[in-house]
Amino acid sequence: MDNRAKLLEQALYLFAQRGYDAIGVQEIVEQAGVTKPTLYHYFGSKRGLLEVLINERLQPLIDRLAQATSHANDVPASLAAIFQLYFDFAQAEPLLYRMQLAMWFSLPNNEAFQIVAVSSAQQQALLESFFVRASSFHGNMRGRQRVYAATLLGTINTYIGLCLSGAVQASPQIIHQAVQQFSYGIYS
Amino acid sequence: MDNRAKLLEQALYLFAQRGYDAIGVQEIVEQAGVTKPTLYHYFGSKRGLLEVLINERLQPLIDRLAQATSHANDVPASLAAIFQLYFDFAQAEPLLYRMQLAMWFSLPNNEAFQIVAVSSAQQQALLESFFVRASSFHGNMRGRQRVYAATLLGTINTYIGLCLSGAVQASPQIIHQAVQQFSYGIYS
DNA sequence: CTTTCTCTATACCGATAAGTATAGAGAAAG
DNA sequence: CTTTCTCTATACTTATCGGTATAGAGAAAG
Repeated sequence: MDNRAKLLEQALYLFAQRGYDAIGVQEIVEQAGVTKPTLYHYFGSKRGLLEVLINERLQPLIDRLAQATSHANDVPASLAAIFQLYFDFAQAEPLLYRMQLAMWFSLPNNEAFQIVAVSSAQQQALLESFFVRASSFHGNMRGRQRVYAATLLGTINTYIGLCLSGAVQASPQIIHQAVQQFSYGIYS
Repeated sequence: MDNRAKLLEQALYLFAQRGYDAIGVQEIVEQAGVTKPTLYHYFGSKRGLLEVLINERLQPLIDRLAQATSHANDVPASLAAIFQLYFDFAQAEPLLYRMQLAMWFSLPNNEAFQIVAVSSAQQQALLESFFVRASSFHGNMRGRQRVYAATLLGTINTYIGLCLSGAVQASPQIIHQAVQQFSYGIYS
């Protein structure tokens, strides 16, 4: 593994454990076994390091979400696919998902928030466009895309948080329950 | 307003805006128009300041929650009361609620997390005891207190986040929808 | 008038923050 | 053999971090 990859790996581990603000550049390079100029050579700044981390590693989630939200002829099936996709990703990349979640809940004037806000906005936009499409099949959904997208992500994150904390095991039953719980707020 | 109150007010504003780690003691005392020894006289440390902020201002929420969860003969009514209580509190103290929420989603090794974890654990415990009581009326709930408490808080925070961001107005309809959505996952 | 106690300011502490100037090592290209 | 380019280390910068030693101001108590 080259130094660039080592830096990304250690940064993710440390950010996910103690938070972006609480981690110094010095600590990252020490854990990675390199020195500061190496980090600044590859990433330019601490912020640049986080940007690369987010953009590179979160891209697969965005891509799969774009695919799952591209059609809305069968809304329940698409919803199930979306939940499944998030669960899979969170299980494959627990550190990344925890970190991104923590940053998303940090405050708007926080540097880390602004960086994850980009990819969060992409997810939000994809979900909203899905609900816009869905409303051509379910007229009563019209105009509620934003609220639906937000509560969908909220429900997903509630259940993923439950799984990441070990309170429950991710299982088809849990995913089904999450889908059902979200759906209840929709078809009404 | 005395210096102690000024410090608490400014600390809350700054913490809620940019996060605990990102705010230095210097900035707090400057905004409050005092100097560092004053802060250290009243609170002993930056951590102590946050502890007072959390313990003093979040106590009303805990108290009302303790009352609302004390009996479970009418589960739907209690749930509605709990949602209402959280919405009221978040509307009365939006900065405090945002800050506490951000800290709760920060990571376990973070100092701010450890401080809010105390009151979060109290809320969790009260909700769990409520569901234990409720399971004497609804047998199929037995053993699921932890998951119920977590998803209840998750649902509440999803909707409160929606209101705090201005995406929707807090209204009896929204609260009713939140209660219904959560309830769906329960009586099954 | 003196003592005592609470509160606050000036000026400082060592540690660490992010970031950089300079130089050298090593491989690739001519 | 020399030049060039990529990468990395030593050593440094300035600014800020949380926290404090000391002293003084002002009110209360005797």
